[in-house]
Amino acid sequence: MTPVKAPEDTRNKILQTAFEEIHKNGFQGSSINQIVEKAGVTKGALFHHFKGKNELGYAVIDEIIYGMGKEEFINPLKESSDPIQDLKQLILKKREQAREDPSFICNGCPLNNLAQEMSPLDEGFRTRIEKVFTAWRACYAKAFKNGIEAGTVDPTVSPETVAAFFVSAFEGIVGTAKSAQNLEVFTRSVDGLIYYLDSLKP
Amino acid sequence: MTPVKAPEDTRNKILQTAFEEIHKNGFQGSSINQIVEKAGVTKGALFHHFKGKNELGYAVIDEIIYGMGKEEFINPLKESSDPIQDLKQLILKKREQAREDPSFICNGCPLNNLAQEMSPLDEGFRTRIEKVFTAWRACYAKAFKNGIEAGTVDPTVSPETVAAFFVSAFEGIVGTAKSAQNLEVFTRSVDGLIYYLDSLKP
DNA sequence: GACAACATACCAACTGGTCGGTTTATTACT
DNA sequence: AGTAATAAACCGACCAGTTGGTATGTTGTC
Repeated sequence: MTPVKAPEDTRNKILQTAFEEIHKNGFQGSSINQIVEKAGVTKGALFHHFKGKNELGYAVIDEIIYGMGKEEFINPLKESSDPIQDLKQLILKKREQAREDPSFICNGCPLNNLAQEMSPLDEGFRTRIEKVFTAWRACYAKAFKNGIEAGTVDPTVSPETVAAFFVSAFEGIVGTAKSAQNLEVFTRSVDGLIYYLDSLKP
Repeated sequence: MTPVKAPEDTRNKILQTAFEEIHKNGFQGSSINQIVEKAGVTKGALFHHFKGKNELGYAVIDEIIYGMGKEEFINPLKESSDPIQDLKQLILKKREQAREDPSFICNGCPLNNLAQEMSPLDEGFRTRIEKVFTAWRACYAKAFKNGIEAGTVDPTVSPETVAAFFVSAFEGIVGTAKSAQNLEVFTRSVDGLIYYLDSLKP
């Protein structure tokens, strides 16, 4: 009983395909023609749902990447009062996922990819991306603050500084896997990150 | 007394302009047409000196970025036996440079930019870039090994792990400045990196 | 029938790259 | 030293293909 015209469905198909293409080739390296072909839709459909290539990119951030980041990296630390333990668990899980399917991580972090490519070139991208990063850091800073109060974190550390450093370092580590196109140095760097987290204990 | 035809000069002008354009717009985002225009040469000259766009990119890595990285990040740590002190000095100097001229750092690390964009797409880029990263990590690992022997570094740390983590974290931090297009979080993250370095003392 | 949801043909602008030709520098020979 | 031959350096028009984007038409749904 699926109707021939399913606008929401078409839109989602375009969005998802655009996300995958952008994750693989970057935004500038992805072409509208290829996206519509892979999505199995026509250019008319795409430009009916999105004003242009930039707007499509914006929608990919707002409607896919934002939720992804929240679900995988922010929510797990929400209301944490032992961020050292919870972050260790999180990144070890990520490393395990990377082992099972290296292809995803070897294309880099979708958010940071776009950040590095587009932030200096387009303000629309920059603000949308920075919104995610800011929420990310704020969540971790809160967790470390809670940790200090709960006695799970060395009280002399600055929650904001640790949060900023952790996010930067984590994105750098993921970038390492992409750069090398294998998990060797990535795995090593994760070890270093865990060592760092442990150094924050009281 | 400058000869009309100065091949070495022309080549360098193209190379330097290509470096700047790539640093600003990425490799795929830079166009041959714009490069020749900005360099004040013709397309014939460019394709006389370089086989194609990729070869030009390779030359930018081999002849500009490689030396840059060596001079600014590898040589200062060569034969260091107190890497904690020397690395702190190095990154504080970099932060000072960034304050004086934010525009350069806000375009990201030229090496890592190319790594993130091109490593998954082209093996020629990947190997050339990875060569620099490998040399970089090896130098720092050696310095930490020396530091352990000299008693300036906690002997329980793994030199290779620390080196890998430091390089990843540093590139992540530089990426933060590019992503945010300002130095606020960058500065914070550098604080975190320094705190981390101090935690490696005996 | 009205309007959203598509489809298709098409466009100017630009992409990396080529090619025939000209200019300059270097070499070889007298 | 003078000059002819050769090679390197450079020029700019041109190419086929692709880019993001549009205009117009058709189809389906309420």
